[in-house]
Amino acid sequence: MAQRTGTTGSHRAAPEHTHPGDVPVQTALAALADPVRLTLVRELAGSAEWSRACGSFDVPVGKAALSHHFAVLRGAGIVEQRDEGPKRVNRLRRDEFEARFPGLLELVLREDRRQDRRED
Amino acid sequence: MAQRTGTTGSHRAAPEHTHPGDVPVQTALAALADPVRLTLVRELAGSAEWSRACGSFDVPVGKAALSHHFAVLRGAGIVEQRDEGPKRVNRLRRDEFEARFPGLLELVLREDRRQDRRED
DNA sequence: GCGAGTGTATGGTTTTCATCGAACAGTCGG
DNA sequence: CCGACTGTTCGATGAAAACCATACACTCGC
Repeated sequence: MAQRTGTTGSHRAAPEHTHPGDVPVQTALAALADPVRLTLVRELAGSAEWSRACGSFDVPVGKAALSHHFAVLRGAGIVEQRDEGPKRVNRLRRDEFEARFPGLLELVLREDRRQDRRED
Repeated sequence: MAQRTGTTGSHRAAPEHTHPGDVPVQTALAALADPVRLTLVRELAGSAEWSRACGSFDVPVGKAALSHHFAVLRGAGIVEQRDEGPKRVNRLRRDEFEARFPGLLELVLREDRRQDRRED
């Protein structure tokens, strides 16, 4: 056996993924209806695939909570994770998620630019 | 003063509405990420405008909770309400909401037909 | 193999939210 | 004006979810 899963040989359990096609709308909406996860998704969208490790995001929570949030995003079919050495790198499942929930991802991302204007 | 607000003269405080344009994505997503509210929206989508009073929906909750759910939907700019005699009738803000969150409403409604197949 | 770096799992606290029951406010028909 | 009907408000309860601190598991460079 030369290599198993990851880029380098990893003896760690690969993270369980849920395909977007198996995700109920409600789960997807709930996953995105959280400020921390929304930030993760947006930052992730602005980075190259597999370029961001879990700990590299700027969110105001401890690593335990952070790990939990990534588990939720994984369970909602929004992100894919892969072990790369000691770190776990991420990727937005843009196309697959888009196929399942057309426009949804684009919607929360567009909101990023729009931000919180609206002073009226 | 001849008449004030409603169809018939109503001396009741008109419900406070939030325009979809003033709604953060997060609020919209959270509002739709609930089974009861999702049912309300879907049933509402299948009915003529202003044809459904709050109490006419088939959801397994008491009227206190139901009233709360409608308040949430109102606050998310998803429904509009108007007093008509003793009852409060509803309307989906299809176009306005669509303008603010393109595709979102259609997404949760399409899911209605799709339902829970996916046995595979 | 040690130790630093990274992420997960566990246990317990706090917050948030859906829900109910009961009391209240309006509307309408007698 | 009374009583049926409809919906809101209030206070309390229970469940779910976010969070932290700690302890653990794995990778890698030395």
